[in-house]
Amino acid sequence: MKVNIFDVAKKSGMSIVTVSRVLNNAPTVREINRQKVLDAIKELNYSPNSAARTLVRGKTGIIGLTVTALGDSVFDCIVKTVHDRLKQNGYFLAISILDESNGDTEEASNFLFQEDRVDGIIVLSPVQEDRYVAELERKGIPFVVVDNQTENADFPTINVDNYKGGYEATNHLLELGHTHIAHISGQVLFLSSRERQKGFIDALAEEGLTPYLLANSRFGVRSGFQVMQDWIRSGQVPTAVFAGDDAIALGVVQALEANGYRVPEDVSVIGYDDQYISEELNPRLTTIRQPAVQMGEHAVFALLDILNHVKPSQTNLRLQPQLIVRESTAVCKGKNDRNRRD
Amino acid sequence: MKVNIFDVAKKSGMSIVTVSRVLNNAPTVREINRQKVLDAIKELNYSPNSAARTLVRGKTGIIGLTVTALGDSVFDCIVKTVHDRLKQNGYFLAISILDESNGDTEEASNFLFQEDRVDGIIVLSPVQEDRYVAELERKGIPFVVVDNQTENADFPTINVDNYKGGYEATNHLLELGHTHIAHISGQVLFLSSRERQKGFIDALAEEGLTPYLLANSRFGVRSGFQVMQDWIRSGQVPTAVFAGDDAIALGVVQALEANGYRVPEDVSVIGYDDQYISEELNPRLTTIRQPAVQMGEHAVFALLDILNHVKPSQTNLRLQPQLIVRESTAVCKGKNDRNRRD
DNA sequence: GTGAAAGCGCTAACAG
DNA sequence: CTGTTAGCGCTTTCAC
Repeated sequence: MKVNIFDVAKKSGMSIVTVSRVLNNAPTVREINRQKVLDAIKELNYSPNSAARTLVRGKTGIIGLTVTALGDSVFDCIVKTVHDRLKQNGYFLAISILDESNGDTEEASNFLFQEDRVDGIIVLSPVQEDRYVAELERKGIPFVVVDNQTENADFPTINVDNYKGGYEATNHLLELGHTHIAHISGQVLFLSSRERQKGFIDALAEEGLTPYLLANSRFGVRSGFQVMQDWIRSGQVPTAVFAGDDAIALGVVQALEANGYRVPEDVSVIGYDDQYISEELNPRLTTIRQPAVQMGEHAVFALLDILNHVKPSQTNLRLQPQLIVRESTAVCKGKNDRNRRD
Repeated sequence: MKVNIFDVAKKSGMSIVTVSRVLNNAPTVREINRQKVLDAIKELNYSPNSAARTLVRGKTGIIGLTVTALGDSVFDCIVKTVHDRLKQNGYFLAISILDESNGDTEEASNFLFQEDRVDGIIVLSPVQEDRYVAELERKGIPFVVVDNQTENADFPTINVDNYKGGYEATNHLLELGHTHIAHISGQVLFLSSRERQKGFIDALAEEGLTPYLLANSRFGVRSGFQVMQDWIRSGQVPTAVFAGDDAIALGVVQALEANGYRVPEDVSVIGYDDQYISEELNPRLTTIRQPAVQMGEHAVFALLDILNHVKPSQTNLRLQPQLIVRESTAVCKGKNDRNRRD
């Protein structure tokens, strides 16, 4: 691609300024000349150099989105939403993987951070949040963090009320008459895990109950399986389990079934996230759905607002999760004497 | 970020040229001066403007990767591999979602395509392949297509031998003594679906068998469930099923179990792709694994070779899939009389 | 070793 | 309506 605006100007007989005007849809170009330019552009197969444009305009038209994990339904949906909304607003989306591994080296390996390649960045659920926020602030790059780890963050964030999610999940179980309710949390390193757990405990407390069992584990099918397996072996089987995410829930279901328990007849299980697969599982998983579309939309709007200076660059949004009742939870039939460990 | 190379020059007492040299690690800078510049850079919190660099250097240092679907283990792994390999070679990765929806409008909405924002592009499993290839070629952007749809493509491609995969899957079933083998394919629109099916039929033919049942369906749990359900209702139950992908396989397993059949005791099921979840399912799914890491690596190497002109820009690589035997397939116990439909 | 000068391709004033 | 004149911030000859 060596053909530049000058070539087009020559070919069309116009000046480069006129070509530039046509390129930018300026209304002040005579239709005949406009056509001449357009023809030349097509003939020459010309397309403007974006680096030059960016340089002179001072903005890239690109919004960056950093991601840590792929293959997750929630993130997946957020990414797609962000992509669409950005497009509607004339921005392009560049996704980049945040490499959490090289915590030692101080230079962020991410190209979005490294230079001024974007007009703004949406940081999706980073683990080393502080580090990125600090870097972004130092470089003066406008950003929004989605699913952040810091309570009372002093930078713009979009979050889900995980406390509420944990509370609602537990409440659902409570309403079904369960009293022997266990919880398996994801890594407590994550604020979201701690909040869900807190919601769980508080919901129980409001009914004068305490957790039947409580395990601080990690996200994943294996973890759920392992914990449930251990509980069963130790003779402690709750009538209901609130799993920190759908993967844990799946593991719990499998451990239960492997030991002759039926879900939800014998034990109810509720997950968290509403992954695609959760609806396809057998039994279809009751779960707490994250408002992924909303998260994506608000992230985009918040960032664009910052870029356009229409709002204070300090928004901390907290969205509400939603209980999705499917087949893995049912009315409690078993031991209903409160908190007795039998 | 208004501080530029000029500010650094002034602050450090050097010329902008020297600053530039330091920036580019030129060896011809006196150590003392180098330090002065470095200090000024740090104090001013300066970082070079990438647009300006790109403009003058004629290259961006960015490789684009277009993706159509997220949330797929195979793609996920490819993306991660590409990211890492690129990084090792001094390139940054920008991922972008290919919007297949706007087939009517002729302008590709993808920012990677639209302007010269990347040095090269890796196109991952596009549906409207021809369209993108044409555009890329017209714009003169170096590219590689991974998992392409065209047979005998005249552009660089990295593929998996889907015929072989279908053949191996079927062969595995054959070796277990199955003769009543069914296949549920994904959309025949995809070359991969057709090739897997062809491998299936040929493997059968070599044993003098024909498909017990054959359904051209679509990828997804529901499809698999539906097809299997229909077969069961019509009284035609194969002893083994080769599913077009793991999702279909999961649906098949569910339909089977819902109707009192056990997997693999009564019916063997083999999937395709080896999604993360497949290993966590119950029964753990026997499947054909795509060599995702290899695909990613070869894609990067092929593209870098093109960029460095070390190889002809025409490579059509065909990688081999791998049979992963787990729990969902077993020796055939049932009807072993060849092809009799009972 | 270092700096002055000349662009990279484009857009934004300003004239005409 | 159109063209001339300046840069945007950086790298790259080419002198010194």
